[in-house]
Amino acid sequence: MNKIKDTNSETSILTAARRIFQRKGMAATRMQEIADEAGINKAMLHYYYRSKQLLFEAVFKKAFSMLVPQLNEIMSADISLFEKIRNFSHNHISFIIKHPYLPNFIIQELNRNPDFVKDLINENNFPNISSFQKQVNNLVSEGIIRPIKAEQLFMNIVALNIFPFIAAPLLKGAMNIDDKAYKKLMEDRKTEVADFIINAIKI
Amino acid sequence: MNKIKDTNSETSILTAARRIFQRKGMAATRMQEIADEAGINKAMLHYYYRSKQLLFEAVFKKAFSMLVPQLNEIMSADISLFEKIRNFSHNHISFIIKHPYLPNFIIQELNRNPDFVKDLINENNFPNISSFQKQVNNLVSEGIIRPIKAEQLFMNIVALNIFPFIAAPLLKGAMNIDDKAYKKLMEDRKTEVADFIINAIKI
DNA sequence: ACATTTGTTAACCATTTGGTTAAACTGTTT
DNA sequence: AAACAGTTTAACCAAATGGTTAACAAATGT
Repeated sequence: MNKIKDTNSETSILTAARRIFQRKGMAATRMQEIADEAGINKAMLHYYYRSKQLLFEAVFKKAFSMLVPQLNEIMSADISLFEKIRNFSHNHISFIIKHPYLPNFIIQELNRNPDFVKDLINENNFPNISSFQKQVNNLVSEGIIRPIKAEQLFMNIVALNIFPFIAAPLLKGAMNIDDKAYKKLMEDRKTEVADFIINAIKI
Repeated sequence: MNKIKDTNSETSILTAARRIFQRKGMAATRMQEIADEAGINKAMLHYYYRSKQLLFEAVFKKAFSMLVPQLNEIMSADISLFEKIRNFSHNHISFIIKHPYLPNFIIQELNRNPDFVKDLINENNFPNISSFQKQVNNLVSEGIIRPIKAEQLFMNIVALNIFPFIAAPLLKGAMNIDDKAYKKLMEDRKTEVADFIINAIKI
């Protein structure tokens, strides 16, 4: 069978499911729509994934594991705080530009079902900010950056990077700009956000 | 009838619908559940609001008109930029603490149906940042704040204020803290956020 | 009092939807 | 070529769901 099955059903289902789930959310997604998107019979979805819930979880966990470890990696890296902030902003925004539905999808479904977080903490590599925390506390006590709680700084970094993608429709409306101009703003943010944060904490 | 009908069906439906819609979103909400929450017969929902879609729109527009004009008022006020930032952060966070489901609800449904924005722009008082824009540009050219595009600053202000509420489950998990500690963090943000922003732009 | 409008309910309906079944097809093994 | 296991499909099913109907109750006007 060497090559013939380049696109097997199982993965094409997962791809189709990802697209629909991420655009519409769990509740608004129809199994038939996923089947159509994958170009196969609806029964196949159940053959491979048993139920809508399990298919959804497969999609969600994959999405989660794409987004979060990145965050972890940079936050725990052995580099200066300012470098971390620059790296993270640049990498993360670049990544999300390629996967614009991801953050909203994750946040949305986590809000809908907060208990999901517990499962993810147990089995998956969940973000861990302890190394980041130490670093911030040290810099504060050394007087290199302004006094700030690591938690607040962490939230600020994540908020500034992710929120403009989640709230895109609202922000586009409020600023009265089109998609192209908005994309340009996002490009600029790859460096703007880091500058903003560093200015805010640098003494 | 003077007082007897203190809680009439029409408004109790709207209240119940708001609670369920905001928690679960349009697609996951069942009309029966709204009826149960309101303590009345399901047919009444249709008697007063014709369809699920129209009931949803009634709820959505009311929610939107609670959140956005506030933003407008402060952004267009005749006060200094730093005051605006302090006022906005304080008022907005206080408000959202009382209505934690609101921002997520609005952003979610706007993502699901971006065309909705056009309707809102036409009929409702949509945020308008032109006054804010002028103010920022003046302060930049006068050398009082660092060079920054008004759009970027606007996004940053909104992001820092709103995001921690939208992403609460994720952030709680990442920082490994409970509800009480999280609430404390949010309280602190009423002033922290403004300080952070002002430090970032002050020369 | 009586008619009329407004509000409310239980029962019902058509459609949608997640899920199942049984048969057919495909490739592999013997 | 027959047996076999894995894959795919069309047809089907029961439950859920948004919405309707027709009868009934409560106000309201005359």
